[in-house]
Amino acid sequence: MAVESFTSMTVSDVTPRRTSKRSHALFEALEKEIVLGTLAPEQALTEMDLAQRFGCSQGTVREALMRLNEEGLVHRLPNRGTTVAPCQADDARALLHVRREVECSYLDRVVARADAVLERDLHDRLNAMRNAARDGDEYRLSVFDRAFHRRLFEAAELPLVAPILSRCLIHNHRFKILKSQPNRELEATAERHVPILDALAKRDVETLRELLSHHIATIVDFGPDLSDTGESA
Amino acid sequence: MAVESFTSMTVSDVTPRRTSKRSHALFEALEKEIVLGTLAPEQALTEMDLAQRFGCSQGTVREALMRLNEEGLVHRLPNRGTTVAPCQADDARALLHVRREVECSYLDRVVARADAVLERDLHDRLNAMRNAARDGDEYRLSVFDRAFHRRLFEAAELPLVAPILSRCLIHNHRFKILKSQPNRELEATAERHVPILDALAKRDVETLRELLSHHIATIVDFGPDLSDTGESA
DNA sequence: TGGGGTTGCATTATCGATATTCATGATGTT
DNA sequence: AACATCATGAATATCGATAATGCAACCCCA
Repeated sequence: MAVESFTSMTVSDVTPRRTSKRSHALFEALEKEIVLGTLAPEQALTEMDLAQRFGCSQGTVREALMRLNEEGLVHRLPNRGTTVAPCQADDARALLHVRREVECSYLDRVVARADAVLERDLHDRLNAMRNAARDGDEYRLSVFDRAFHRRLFEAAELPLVAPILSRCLIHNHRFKILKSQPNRELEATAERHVPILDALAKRDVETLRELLSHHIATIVDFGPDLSDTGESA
Repeated sequence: MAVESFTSMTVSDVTPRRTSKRSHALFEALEKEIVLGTLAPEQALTEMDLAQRFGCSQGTVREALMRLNEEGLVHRLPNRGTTVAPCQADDARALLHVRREVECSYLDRVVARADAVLERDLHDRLNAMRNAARDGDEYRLSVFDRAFHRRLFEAAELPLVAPILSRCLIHNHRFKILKSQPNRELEATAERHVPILDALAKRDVETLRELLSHHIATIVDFGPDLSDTGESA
């Protein structure tokens, strides 16, 4: 997905397909439906229904559901079925707080390890965001937005922390899409990443930290503010 | 597992068995071997080998491996096998930092929702820790230690954040057990939780926060200190 | 000798069928 | 009427076999 990714980068290119195509496709489809609210919070899902709907076997559905469970998008109870996860403001605010802590605390490591490959990958994702914005596809924009931030943090080389960031990202976006008005400023959302890339190019840790912290704090409007740690919802 | 749990609480009682017995037993067995280092970091695991070793089918092994992957204890590559996760000091330090942030930031919520059931559950876990300590079983002690902290955070009612804490806890303990000398002060480790229970009984948020922060900061000795956010390893 | 296609092997991914589990509601007892 | 017990049905959990995948060694030919 290297050189030509400017025009051809797809969602599947950027969501690592840990498992082969069928269950992975299902995973992506369900992830999208949950984030967009097509599948409402608390809705019950049964493996057999999904198997019929997607034309695959129950075990394949199970694998997709287990990966959604891993991301916290569904909740599985033994022998009792799977339900779409709730989407509470308290949780979303706390996850945003964790996200800011994680993304901003290790930028010295990121900058120390930054190279041309990282910058190229981030540019690719930025362009993918621009394309999605041009097409008016808010969901696809969010996919590449997450990919951008994941790729940036990847440079910190903290593989055991990265999945925590992934979790925060997906739930941030889910909350934003589910609870806000449709975003009418998609292009602006994409361009918001440009200063981050600039600061990275200059290897300026402090500016990068400030930009990212602000970037994250202004993603969702929770009404009051999010400098406190949880209450007041 | 209520009243009589003082004497009879088992590991399975406290690790929620999301899936029925077989894959869950496998999950617990492998988790133990990885945390104890019986299965060394980077070691390759194949589904068929494990299936033979545990006398179950490949699909059952797969489910256990997916849950271990969820915890970050193994790394799965499509069609290429599963390896035991590495155990780097940088990661461990970062996870400890996240853990402190998560556990200490929402204690107002915990205290606001604390009740007799919570206190009883925590006492049960403390006693289970004492029993494990008396038996000289460091691993079992760590299992109930994690259960204690998970149960405490559960009271904050942030279900989407709780899995992040779980992840931090397991890796904290893995690093501690894998990289330190065997703990010769098991009883003391269990008793370290008593002041936390006391502060909770008094509904004293501030003391609780200080105790927990110190408790967490002194779990593992990283040599330098951990008030910084990542570098200097 | 060295490059490029091909085959073989180890492993995971998927399937279809069967076993197990758990909540629920019916049934009978006091 | 309250309660325990037992059938029932819907769902997941497990199994054994087969398909698909990807790597590496091999072979063939210039």
